[in-house]
Amino acid sequence: MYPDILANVARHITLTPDEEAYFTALLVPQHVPRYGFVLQAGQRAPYLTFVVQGCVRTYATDARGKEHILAFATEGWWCMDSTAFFHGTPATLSLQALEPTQVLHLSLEHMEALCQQVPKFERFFRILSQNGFQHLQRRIEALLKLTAEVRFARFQHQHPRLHQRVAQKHIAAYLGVTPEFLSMLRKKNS
Amino acid sequence: MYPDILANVARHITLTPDEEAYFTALLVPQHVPRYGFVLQAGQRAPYLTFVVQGCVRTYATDARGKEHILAFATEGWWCMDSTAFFHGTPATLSLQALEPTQVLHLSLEHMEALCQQVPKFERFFRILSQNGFQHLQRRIEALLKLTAEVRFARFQHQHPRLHQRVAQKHIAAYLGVTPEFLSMLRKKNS
DNA sequence: CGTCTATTTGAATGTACTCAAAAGCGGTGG
DNA sequence: CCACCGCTTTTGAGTACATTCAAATAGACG
Repeated sequence: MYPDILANVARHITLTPDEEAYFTALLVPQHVPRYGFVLQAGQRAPYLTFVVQGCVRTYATDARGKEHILAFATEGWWCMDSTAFFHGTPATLSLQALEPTQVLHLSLEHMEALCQQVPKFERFFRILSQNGFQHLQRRIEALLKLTAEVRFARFQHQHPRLHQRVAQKHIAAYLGVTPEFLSMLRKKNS
Repeated sequence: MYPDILANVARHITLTPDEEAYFTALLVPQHVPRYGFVLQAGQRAPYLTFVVQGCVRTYATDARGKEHILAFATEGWWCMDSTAFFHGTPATLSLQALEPTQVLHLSLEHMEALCQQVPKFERFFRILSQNGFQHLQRRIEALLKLTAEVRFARFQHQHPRLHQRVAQKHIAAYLGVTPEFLSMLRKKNS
């Protein structure tokens, strides 16, 4: 559990054993059963969450009750409702496990303490945020300029494993189309 | 020019006069005429750009030549093609001035040197990235779950001034609809 | 094996788009 | 300062893509 997150941190900064111990002591482990919630819209839970094992979807629910997936997070990825995290406001996004999932939570308070105590973490979270920013910028680019058909082809290509793990309706909700329409696209391109 | 960017930095970290001097010495000022380019798709130009005065649109062009705007940046905002910036690859996005615009560029090299020399900047860029991440996450949420009509209403509400400054067709390209359709929405809600 | 949910299929509908043309507006030069 | 030119916005008709709704089929899990 901790080795995974330490390896993730070690990709960008090098910690001493003491710093590693301090860091891991701040983390709150949680096991979430399949279809259980890491966070529900409306809750106030300022956590940044690391996925050790399993898969989490981050989604928004519209006025008519339809769900729209912003991102999937599998092993080694971080997820959050960033507005809820940084401002402590009630979440507008929900985070749900799609498989039995093991996560580690870091609260905003602990994150700030960590950056104070071990300034190297400023760098780590800077890089983490930058990568996240880049990821989201490309996602918006794709949503605006590509057709559903091309977005689906790319998704299959870029996340071949994920495609096996999550239901079609969730992929549709990620691509921004109805499950019926995705089904039709699949039929057409086969 | 420099006071603006220093004020922006001062929102999150406090610099000594020496540090301020070191920082501003790394910046490359550029004046861009109306409809001139800060960056064109295909170019390699790893700059993070601060808008001192004016307005910049960040957009992608699709296979059929249609332009889709990811973001507007006015006074006090930063903009970039994050993938081009962090990896030094050719840009897939273009940044164009919509008014006579004054910008300050910071190269990736200089940004890294800055973080080495003045570690406080790790913190600054962490917060900058976090805010950017949050901004994009909410934008994706809106694109996926709101109708064009609601997105337009929100845009007017959240950016009342921008609405005066940029052409309707650019707002349409930001909302993800055609100018004709936006025109129809405006007529309907008046 | 049975139940419950996900996926596929099809028909009817509607939203947003394309294309074309008119009207409006702003910037520029005479 | 006014008139013209070009670009933007509006308007309308026809169209296409994606949706909704309903039902059948397939698949997963207990």
